[in-house]
Amino acid sequence: MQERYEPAAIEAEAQRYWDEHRSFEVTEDPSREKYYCLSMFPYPSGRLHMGHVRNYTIGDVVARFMRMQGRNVLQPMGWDSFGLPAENAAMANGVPPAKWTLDNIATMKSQLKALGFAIDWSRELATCRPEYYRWNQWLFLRMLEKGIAYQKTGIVNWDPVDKTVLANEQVIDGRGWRTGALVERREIPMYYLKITDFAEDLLEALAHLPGWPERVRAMQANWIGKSEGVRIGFPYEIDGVRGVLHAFTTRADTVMGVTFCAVAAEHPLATHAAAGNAELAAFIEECKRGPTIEAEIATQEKKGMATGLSVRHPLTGEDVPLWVGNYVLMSYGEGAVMGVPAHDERDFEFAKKYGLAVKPVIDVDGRPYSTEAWQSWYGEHGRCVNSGKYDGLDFQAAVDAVSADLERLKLGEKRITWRLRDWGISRQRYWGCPIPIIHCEACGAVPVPDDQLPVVLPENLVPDGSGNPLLKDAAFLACTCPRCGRAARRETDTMDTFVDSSWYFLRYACSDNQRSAVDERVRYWLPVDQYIGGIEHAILHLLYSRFWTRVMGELGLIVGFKEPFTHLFTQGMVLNEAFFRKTETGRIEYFNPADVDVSVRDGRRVAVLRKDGGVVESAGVITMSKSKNNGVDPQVLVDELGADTARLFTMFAAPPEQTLEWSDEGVQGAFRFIKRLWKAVYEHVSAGAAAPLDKARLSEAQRSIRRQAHHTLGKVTDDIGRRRTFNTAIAAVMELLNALSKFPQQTPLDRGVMQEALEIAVISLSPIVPHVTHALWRGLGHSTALIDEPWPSVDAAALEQSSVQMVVQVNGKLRSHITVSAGADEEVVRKAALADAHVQKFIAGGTVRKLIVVPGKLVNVVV
RNA sequence: GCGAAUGUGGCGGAAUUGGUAGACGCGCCAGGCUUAGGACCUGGUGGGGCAACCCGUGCGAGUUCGAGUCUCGCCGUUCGCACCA
Repeated sequence: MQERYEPAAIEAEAQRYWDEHRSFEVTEDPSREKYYCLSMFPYPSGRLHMGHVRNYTIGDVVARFMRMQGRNVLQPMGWDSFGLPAENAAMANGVPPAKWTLDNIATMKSQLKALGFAIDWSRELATCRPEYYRWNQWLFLRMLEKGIAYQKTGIVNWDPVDKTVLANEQVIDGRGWRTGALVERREIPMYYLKITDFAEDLLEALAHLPGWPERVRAMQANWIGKSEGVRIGFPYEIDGVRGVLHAFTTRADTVMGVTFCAVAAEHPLATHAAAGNAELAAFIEECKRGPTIEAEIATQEKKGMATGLSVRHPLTGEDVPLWVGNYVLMSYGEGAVMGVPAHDERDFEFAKKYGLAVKPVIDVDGRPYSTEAWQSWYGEHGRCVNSGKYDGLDFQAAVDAVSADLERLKLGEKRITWRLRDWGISRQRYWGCPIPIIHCEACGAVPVPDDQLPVVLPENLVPDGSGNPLLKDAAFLACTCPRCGRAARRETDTMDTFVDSSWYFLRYACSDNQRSAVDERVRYWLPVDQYIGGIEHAILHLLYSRFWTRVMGELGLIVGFKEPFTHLFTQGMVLNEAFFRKTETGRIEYFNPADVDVSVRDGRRVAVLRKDGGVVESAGVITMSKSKNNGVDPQVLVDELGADTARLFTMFAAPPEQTLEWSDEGVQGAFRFIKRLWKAVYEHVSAGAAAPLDKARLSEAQRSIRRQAHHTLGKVTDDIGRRRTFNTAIAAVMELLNALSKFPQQTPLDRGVMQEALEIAVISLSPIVPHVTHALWRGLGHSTALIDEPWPSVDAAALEQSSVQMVVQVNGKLRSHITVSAGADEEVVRKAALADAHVQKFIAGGTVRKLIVVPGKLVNVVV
């Protein structure tokens, strides 16, 4: 074993060993228990970023740990390689998205390999390859047959200058990002998937996912948004036409407090009213130019306009004025709300602004209601007042009575409404999976027959920002109708990239199968035992994957499971300080932290750009991103200090589900620790082979070290295996190493204890820093490869202690410590505590009223 | 706006089931060593106080023998909001 720790050589050697022995290629083996450990596949954006390093290191630690626990571990990797950034890069560089994407994959794959992840590369897939996306198309056609996929119109952001559909992120302050033109809402035909048919099951099953974080389950439940309420009909007669305006409410008990109704700008009644009302038509146009993003709709100023029409209250028969409101969503409920200003904060605000009546009809514990200003309790449940026959009823009784009356009048009924909407998958983009449809003038939209799949996306086009380039590709467009054989036009919309990522985890089980989407190997590997990815995917990707898995079950393609991911781990974001300067034009320019020196002058932190010596301002510690130029290139770190240091720091600096702050000093600390471990092993083995450990002859000091070593092993096993708190596992090994550095090496028995303790330290850290531990294991005299070693078990005998220290409190405050024998009964502990001189001092002058003993831990004397 | 998290020394964080607040690391201070290294080693380091002790986990209340942990109210930060992935 050499004296110096040289990460480059050590890591190359370990990786060569794993490659030569194909250590991580796995096959189905029914005699062994499988473990499918999956990290969310990356979008090939160019180079790896720290978020990837963190994500894949977490997965790798779990995979290696489970492998040492004896499981048949599958850890695959692939590329989520369709999407908008490739089109943007194509426009910027004049390179086709395909070339840009494949180049990025090559770069990032070599970076992943340099980090030493235990990946089975033989199963690699990329969603932009026809071998993958042909099965998207095939599955889409099956859903079309089943009625799960269907066509209807949907609203998109339309840039009138570029004549193109924009993604939400391409709309900045209501304008197109390239043209600056005011974006319009436009309704176009699209394909949807009926995820709402699965809403009940998707919601109910959340209760049976104990391996998922509570917060993700809560977010999904709220997203699905089941509300039980009443659909209320407000009859009207407008221009001689009779009809009923339906509004959904969860507060039917407040129906007697209705003072207006409001509909969305797209509602048919709004359109009708606008026909003879130019001012209203202009307002509706304004609403339609407004934001499409729910967060912006909810935060914008609430605006409305009276239609001049009114509807009739179903129970009182009174006229209720009808308004158009910019806060009413067409996509939720009926696109209309009944306005009860007295008991709904948004309605209150709206009524105050437009001088509508506020009519309190709920009494909450007799508290006085004032229409002056909104109080948070106005929205609480209570008893009906000022409500005629419903007076005195509580919430549930009132809802029951109102809905029964409405039902009798055929003007309403109890109803369940979901917030979840069907999933629109059509995208007017080039770089995605073509939707396999052919448009025939005679036959309409005709599915592409299975034997014509895949519909291959041409890979040589370069988008220019104005519309989908497929629309100009004659070779792609031209086709014949499968039904009538006449010339027809190919669909140019592609699929949402969330389709690609909704089932890739199934495909890893059989990515080499060119004849079917999935096969029997899925039964062995699925469901995924541990899924790891960013918290930002908590809702959409994870919900779509749960939906897709159910659909594939209904199609009879997979059996035995409905939930794709048994355990879910959501890792936090990686943050770093960002530095900027305002240019003379007021533009903000960001500088990479690697080019900035921070020092302390006169007690104040000063950041200076190295290039020009000028001061830059700090924007604080924020998420690493391209736009803030505060990313750290993992490759630089790997080249300078090695993959193990990169892995150790990202696992040590924060608990994995929380945000991680980058720190160059912290990285040095991680590197220093690996060097200390190396040195400890080097010094130990330099003195020759250690004698076998004779456990019967250990001194108290030796027993104590051995106890700590086994205690550490137990803690690491629990921290990695159950708690997934890798930071505390590492801290425990650091403590062990600190103790070992103070442990004298005088007798052969000392060296035996040391050998065992160092082996525990090396094995414990091996899932986290696999390269250096691979070398150290050899250094400690083993001819085996550490990756093939079983995870050791704790020697219970080593943990035994003859006496324990207990804390003594007086009135809850720490006053003293006592040492008692390990199994001492309560009476002995009481006496020892009361006899303690320090305790005596604090109980003098009072009487002991109570004495609480927590065995093995603490005594509290209450005076 | 709605939903979900989160808040502890100079900094990242620990305290797993209501039981010693600050493990471990960074930084800083003091000393040592020197083959001057990306050094390394030893000791110290929440605040106040000479001390005995006192104070201390975003703010304000509460439950309890005992609260960083539980309950209620407020404030700040972060993530998501359906076409970024």
